[in-house]
Amino acid sequence: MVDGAMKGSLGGEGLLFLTDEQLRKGIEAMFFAYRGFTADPDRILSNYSYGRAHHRAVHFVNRAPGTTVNNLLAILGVTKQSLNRVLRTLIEDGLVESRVGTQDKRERHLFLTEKGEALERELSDAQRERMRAAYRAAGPEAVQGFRQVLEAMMDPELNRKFNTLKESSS
Amino acid sequence: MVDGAMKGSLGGEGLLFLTDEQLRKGIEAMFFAYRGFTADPDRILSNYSYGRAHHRAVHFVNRAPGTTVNNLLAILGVTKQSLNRVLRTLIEDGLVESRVGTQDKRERHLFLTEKGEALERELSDAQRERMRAAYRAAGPEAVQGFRQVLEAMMDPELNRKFNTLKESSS
DNA sequence: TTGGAAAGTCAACAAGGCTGACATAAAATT
DNA sequence: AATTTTATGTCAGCCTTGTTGACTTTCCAA
Repeated sequence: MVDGAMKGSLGGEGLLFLTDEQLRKGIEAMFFAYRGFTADPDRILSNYSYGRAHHRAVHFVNRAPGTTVNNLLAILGVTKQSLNRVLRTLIEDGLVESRVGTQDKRERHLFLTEKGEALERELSDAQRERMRAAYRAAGPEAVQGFRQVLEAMMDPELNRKFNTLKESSS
Repeated sequence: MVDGAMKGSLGGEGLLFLTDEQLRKGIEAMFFAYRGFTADPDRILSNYSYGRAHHRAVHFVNRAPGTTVNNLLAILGVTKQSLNRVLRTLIEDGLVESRVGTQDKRERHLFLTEKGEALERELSDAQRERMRAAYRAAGPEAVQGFRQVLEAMMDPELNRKFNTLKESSS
């Protein structure tokens, strides 16, 4: 490969020419950045002997209060057995409340208790602060590009769920 | 917070003003995108009954051929027991070769065999394709911003290791 | 009223993290 | 030369978080 000089230019058809080297850097940046992204929450969670799975559950329950278990399963992309284990400990510990549905009594609607909200706040404060710092360091134009690439990288199906969530909570 | 209209503008001191809502979207985009990012390799790996841990090892051995176990440990951020388990299977299966160091005979230098390179290619082809598609969808300016935010999001220590790696392989 | 969806539970298992303890060889230091 | 430190590997055991499969209970809807 003798294309070291090509630095992501626009081709005739509007196609991006990217070297394998540039793509590899993007891939590694994603790997390392994800570690940074989860580092603060992981540290906090270990104080409560919870893990990332608890964080995710707490995050999305806070995000969409009253959501059903099935909704949560679809968003998190795990089995109900896996989610149930996490959800059970959160309910036992009084962070999440599970209310039987009024219209459909088979459904359980999930809510954070005050204690749950407190943990959610602690976690999201840390994570937002990290994100804010990264945004600040990279500048406003970079933020746009960051979001655009991430959204293009999602599975189409996930992107759909993501957008549904965006709408339903606005 | 009543700042729904503020869409990431530049303040007086060159500070970015970002709403919690905007930051939350970035956080969720990161979560969903990472799933997309690992989806293709995960699928491929399951055909060989390997996991992400094997992928990471193969990636960085390919990236820096002849690297030592200790180097790899520092980059991957896991315990030697954890890495060793993965490395042992890769060596047994003939994907990785471990050579005793010439200068320091305590060290083991790691290389991919042809078989190892074949798997690495299969994995990185898929991942590069996904990355390329995301870049293409987002456009050339977005690519810059994407990388800038990711690099700012890494732990400083990880960033250092990342850059060291960048230099040593160029 | 009966089929099927939603939810939960139990059991068993695997990957991939972790800690702690210990062994060996070789380099570095005293 | 003796001692300590470093690099690596290995055994044992534990935890979290994912998986599959089987089964039950509840209850909506055709």
